[in-house]
Amino acid sequence: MKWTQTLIPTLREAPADAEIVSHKLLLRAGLIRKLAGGVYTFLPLGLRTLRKVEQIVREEMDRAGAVEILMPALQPTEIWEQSGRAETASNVLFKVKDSSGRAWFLSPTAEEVVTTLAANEINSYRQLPKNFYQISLKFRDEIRPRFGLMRAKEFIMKDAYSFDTTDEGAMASYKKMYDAYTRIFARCGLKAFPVEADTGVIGGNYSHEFMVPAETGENDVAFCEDCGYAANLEKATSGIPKTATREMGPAMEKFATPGVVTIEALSKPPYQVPANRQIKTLVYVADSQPIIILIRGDDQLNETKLMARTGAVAVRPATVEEIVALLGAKPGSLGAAVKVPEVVKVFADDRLQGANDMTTGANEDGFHLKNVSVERDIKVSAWFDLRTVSAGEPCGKCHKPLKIRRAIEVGHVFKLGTKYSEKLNATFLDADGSRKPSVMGCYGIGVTRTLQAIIEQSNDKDGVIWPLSVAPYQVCLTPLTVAPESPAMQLAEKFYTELTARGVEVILDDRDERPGVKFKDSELVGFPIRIGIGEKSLAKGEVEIKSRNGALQSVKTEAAVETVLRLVAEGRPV
RNA sequence: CGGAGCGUAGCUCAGCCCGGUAGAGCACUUGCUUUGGGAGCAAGACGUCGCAGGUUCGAAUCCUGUCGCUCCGACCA
Repeated sequence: MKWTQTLIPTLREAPADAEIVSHKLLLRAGLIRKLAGGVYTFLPLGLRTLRKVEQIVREEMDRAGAVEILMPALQPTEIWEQSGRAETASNVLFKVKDSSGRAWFLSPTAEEVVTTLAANEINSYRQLPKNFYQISLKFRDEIRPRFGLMRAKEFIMKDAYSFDTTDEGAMASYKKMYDAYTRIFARCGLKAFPVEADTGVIGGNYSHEFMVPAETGENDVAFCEDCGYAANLEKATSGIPKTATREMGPAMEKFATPGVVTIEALSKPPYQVPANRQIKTLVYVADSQPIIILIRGDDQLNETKLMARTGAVAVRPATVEEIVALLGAKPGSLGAAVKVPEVVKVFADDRLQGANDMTTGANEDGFHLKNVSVERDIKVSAWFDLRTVSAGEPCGKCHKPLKIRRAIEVGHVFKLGTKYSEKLNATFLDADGSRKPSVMGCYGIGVTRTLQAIIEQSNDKDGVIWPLSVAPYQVCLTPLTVAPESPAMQLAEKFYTELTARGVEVILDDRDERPGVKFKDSELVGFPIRIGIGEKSLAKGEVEIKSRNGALQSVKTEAAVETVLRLVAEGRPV
């Protein structure tokens, strides 16, 4: 490809609406352009890298035994009603109507469609296991698209769905995908690692996310460098000890705390109740039902855990009005020891199990209770792990301190079980003649997000540093004069022909620009290998070979093609 | 949906407070010079100042509304 033939609109300055480095570079390197918020056009170079990532995904999925299909982006709403997700996933569904008024959803994922397919086409255990995947445009009505391709209204996703006869089979399918993901991200030159994850609205009971460490990520991951434990903070647990049991008084005691409405205020004089001897009482509304949550004063509630443990589809903090109506006091004086309506469930964090000599609100503005024993004085409906892990807490497995860092989620594997196959009748006849629902798994990779994560992880002050495997072109030929009869251009043409014939992807910068401009652009775009051909080195019978992330070397012109071939074959230029 | 900010040339931004002929740098076109790391000089082209109302003799500037964009939060398969 010749530079002047394609379109590579590089920008010296980043557009003002780009915030993070990968988003700026996507725009500056001329890979994408924004049409609207969260909606982008892929320009020639951006599309080439996208196709390369897709191809790596495709090869590894095929290798893992999955088969490619293509499902519609337009999905009838009925199957979503049937699975129950029309309601639970409502806030992210793109809803459209055709001219006759019929409602459709634009596909954000395809569990319903693929399960319907399986229901119709798979009847026997002899047809299983199967794993169907597709690489396609997905739509999500993001309330706040941001960071370019990271969180967009439409994006390319690879989604795969496995169907097995047994739980063991489903685990094996899961493991195959897990291993395939590890290979895919490695081949993309990405340092991605798996972490235990919450399953969210998609359901299921076992899940890992593949994370790329990055300060600009939208997830927090807790991990232990010693034993390798790693989990999304939404899911992470630690080995932090429960609250110590102490000597205490025989009964609860009410005391006045005028104006004290925070844990911190109660921990100061004259009260001096340490946060870890206080019970934090929160009122939430879970699927329209008010619930009370108890966690220790120095802990933070994890709403994802709350949803997972209670099975609620939507939870939100109750309003002050709702709280006063329920408990008769405002936030700051709440507790679960007295005046709690019978019907209201009280969920307590495990860390409070056995806790006594605690202080909590009296459900009366300006009063607290002390000498509270959770066991003796509070009617707890259920105990759950509800707290958010903090950095430095002991690892639950090996007791070394946990660390927390930000990361970008690029892939997610779920073991679904029979949730969808039961609702959408994807059953098969087993060897013993009984009819059973398929045991499913689903596996996603955000392809466009992965592309941006590669840039986020691999760049410097000059621009993108593409791994060879996903670079839009492997080699950039840079003749410093471009007149057709000039020796530099003639040699460039010769290299172009030879390298292309040997299967190397080459772009020839035939622009009549000053050398500085061409060097800067090739570094901004991030081609792994550049061959500089100018009068000075030609006079010595040499050309310059520069790898994007390494040193410049002068080589004899005769040796140039072989040198480049060797660099490409090594996969990672010097 | 709450909070904050921004919409002026292809890009980055000034001008707005204090109303009076719409600007700079980069990019683009032409010419000359230059030619191994984002060149110099000269000439040129490019704007319904997001949109709609209002106030005013006069609005990029003041007022109201509206749309879009960005950030924080909520949300996130």
